[in-house]
Amino acid sequence: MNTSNGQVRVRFAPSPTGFFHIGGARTALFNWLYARHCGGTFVLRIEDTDKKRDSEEALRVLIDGMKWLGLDWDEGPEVGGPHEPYFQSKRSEIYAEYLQQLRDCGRAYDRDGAVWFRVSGSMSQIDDKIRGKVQRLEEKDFVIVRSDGQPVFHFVNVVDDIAMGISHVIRGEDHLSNSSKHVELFLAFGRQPPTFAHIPLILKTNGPGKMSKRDSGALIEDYAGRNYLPEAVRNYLCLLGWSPKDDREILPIEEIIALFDLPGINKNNARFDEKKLAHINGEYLRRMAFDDFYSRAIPLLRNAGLVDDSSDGAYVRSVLGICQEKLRELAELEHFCAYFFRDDYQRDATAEGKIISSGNSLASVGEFLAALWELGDRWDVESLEQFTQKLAATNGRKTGDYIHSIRFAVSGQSVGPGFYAMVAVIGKDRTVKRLENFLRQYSAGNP
RNA sequence: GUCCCGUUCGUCUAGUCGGUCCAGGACACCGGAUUUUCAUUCCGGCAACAGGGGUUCGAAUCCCCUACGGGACGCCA
Repeated sequence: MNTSNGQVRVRFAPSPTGFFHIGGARTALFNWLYARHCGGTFVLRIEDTDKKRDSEEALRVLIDGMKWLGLDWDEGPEVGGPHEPYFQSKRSEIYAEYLQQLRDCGRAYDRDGAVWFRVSGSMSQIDDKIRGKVQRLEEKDFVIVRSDGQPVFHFVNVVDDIAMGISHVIRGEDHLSNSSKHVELFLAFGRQPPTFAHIPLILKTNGPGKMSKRDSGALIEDYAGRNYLPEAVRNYLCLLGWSPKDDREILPIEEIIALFDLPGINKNNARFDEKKLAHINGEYLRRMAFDDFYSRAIPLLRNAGLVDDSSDGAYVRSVLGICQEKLRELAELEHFCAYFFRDDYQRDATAEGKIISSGNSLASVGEFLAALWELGDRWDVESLEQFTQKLAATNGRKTGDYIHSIRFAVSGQSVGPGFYAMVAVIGKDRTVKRLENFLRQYSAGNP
């Protein structure tokens, strides 16, 4: 069934539409994984036969998305290859040649200004690596060249797969019904069809139908824009329709490549779950080496105007050091740590309500502040912890009484990095100033 | 409507030859723990073999039917 030399050659053949859909990305990913697993060749071919909607920018989105996900191609745009060009819009002569072949053997004819393909009338057998044997009868002749001279998808797709020596066609299940057309074409050209593998579709999180570009989370470029980690998105995509068959979910791409195979792919469609993606992103964030986290975080902090060239590098590093383990998305970082860098940070209204209604926040902040002299010059996690526990014991309070009030007084939040680490990093002067501010602002008569 | 594909917790899935599955893991949700909070960490809980017929000593696993879901039926790709 494969090509003569037994080499695995797969392709991703997107149409540049202006966005990189998550379903297409998953198809590209599975092709890439299979090629890498087999030591085969991954071809990127641009199916830009629909002149109305193709453009440079649209191609850019696609290529950037592929690169962002780390899906490198062996042949195609930018890298070239032995079957150039890799744009269907530039392959007209090849299509003309193949069309002539069909005319010569009486399988192509003209009607209404278009060129039609004459079906055989016999049942097509599709031997699918994921679905097994599928039979389908293609009943009606179909157009292969439009009356404006533009060749149609089914035709160019098959011609290019032949011309480029594609051995395995891995694509979405929405193409399964088209496969009978394609098989007819391969046979009409006197070729064995390639091995097919139709992968399940990605459905909307809720409601009927497959993911569409309007659904939240549907576009790869959005994840890049939101600073998701590409490794995390890629890992999640691998899990939609495939699994390593043990209880692992997060695994390095090398391992996925080693384990990936066509028969291991599920048959049924999968619903997209943005929460699980976010969870996996958080896992990746936490497992990252600190230096990697740091270099990803810095541009965001600069953009937000929280740090600049005059910032204290050691301070920035300690802030990021205590924030890394708490984040799910890098996009949260600005809000998560703004109060480390500026004094006019926002106060969370819900947190404020809780603190004020607890009734003891003024007293506990006051006690804390009044006893701080005991610490002397010591301002580290351990000292702060011992100090707070001792203070709680002395005053018959729970340490939580101090922690909640002081966290809010110092950060305006009810959540954040570990409490003692946070206070330690913020520093004594700043902490004292903020606690005094808090007392002034919230003391009786001025709530 | 016709044809094709599918159906395990709310969701993603494990479940190679039918028995060790009164069905395992993860997300989400709920509840605890760390005399220290939280979006981290750790423990625990909830929750599924679509339904009906077969085959078999025995079926989530095989067969049939029904239901439901998805897809394709374009001079879109």
